Amino acid sequence: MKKLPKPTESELSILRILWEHGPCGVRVVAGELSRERQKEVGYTTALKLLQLMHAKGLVERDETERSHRYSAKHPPETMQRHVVAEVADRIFGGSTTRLAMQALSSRQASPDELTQLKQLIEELEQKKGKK
Amino acid sequence: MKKLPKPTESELSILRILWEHGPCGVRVVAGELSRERQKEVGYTTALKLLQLMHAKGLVERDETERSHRYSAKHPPETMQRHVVAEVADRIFGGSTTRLAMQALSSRQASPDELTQLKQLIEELEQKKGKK
DNA sequence: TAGTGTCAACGAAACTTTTCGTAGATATGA
DNA sequence: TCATATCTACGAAAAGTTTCGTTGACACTA
Repeated sequence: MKKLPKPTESELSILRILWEHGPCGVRVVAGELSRERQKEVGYTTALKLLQLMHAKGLVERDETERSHRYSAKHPPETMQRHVVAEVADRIFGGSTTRLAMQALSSRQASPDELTQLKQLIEELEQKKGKK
Repeated sequence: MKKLPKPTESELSILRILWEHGPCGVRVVAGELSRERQKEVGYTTALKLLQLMHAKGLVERDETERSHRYSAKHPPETMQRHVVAEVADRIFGGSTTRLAMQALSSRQASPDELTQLKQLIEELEQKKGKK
C-alpha cells in the first residue's frame, strides 16, 4: 500500500471541488474556491496549490492542452476512510464505533438514513457471524 | 453558546493527554508528548503550547502551587462534537450519517458495539416518531 | 509583425504553528 | 549564604502553509 499524504485544509477544499466537478482547469478551481470562502482567491494562488498537490501526488494533471486539467488522484472514499481513521485515533482513542455514535447523535438523521444504517449494521453482524 | 477555538494538531494531542490523566504539570505533558510522537519534546516547547492554549481558553490553570497544573477546559464530548461536525462538513458534504457509515465500514466493530449502535438507532427513531 | 490576452512556472512575502534558547524568580540543600 | 535545580515567561528562530507578483512562453488577431 502506498502512503497518501495528508492534505492541508486548502488542499481538501480543492479535492472537494475536483470530486464534484471532475477534471477542471485552474480558473474553475480558483472560482469555486473564491465562492466557497467569502473571499476572492487569486488565479496564481489556486495554480500554486494545484502544483503543490501534483508534486505530492494528490492530483493528476492532463497536459495535452495548453491549459492543463487537474483531477483528484484518489476517489473521495479513499480520503474519507483515511480521515475517519485519523480522527478516530486522534480524539476517539481509536474507536471508530464511538466516532460513529457521536456523529449520529450530533445531528438528526432522516428516517430513511436510519433505515440504511440499520441495514449496514445487519450486514456487519452477518459478516461477523460467518467468521 | 460560546465559540471554542479550533485546536491545532499539537493542541489536540495535549488535550488528549489532559483528558486521560486529569490535571497535569508541564513535565508530565512533555513526557507523554514525547512518548506519543517518536521524538523528544522539550520542556519549554510543551510549556509554550500550554500557555498558548491557556490564552485561547482551551485549558485551565491552577496556579496555587509554584508548578502550575493544567487541565482541559472542555470535556472530550464537546470537542468531539465539534470535530465531527467539521469533518462532516469538510469531506462528507455535511452528512453526519455518511460519516457514521464510513466509520462503521472502515474497521470491524465488536458484536457488543453493534448492539449498542442498534439501540442508539432505535432511540433516534423513537425521537423522530414523537414529533 | 506588433499588440493583447491567457497560461504555467517560479520565488518570495505573509501568515501560522512549532520549537527552543535565555532570563529571571523561587526553592533546596550543603 | 552560595551553588544548584526547577519553574514561568518571553521572544525569536525554524518549519509549514498560503498568497500573490512577476516572468517568459504561446496563441490569437488586427
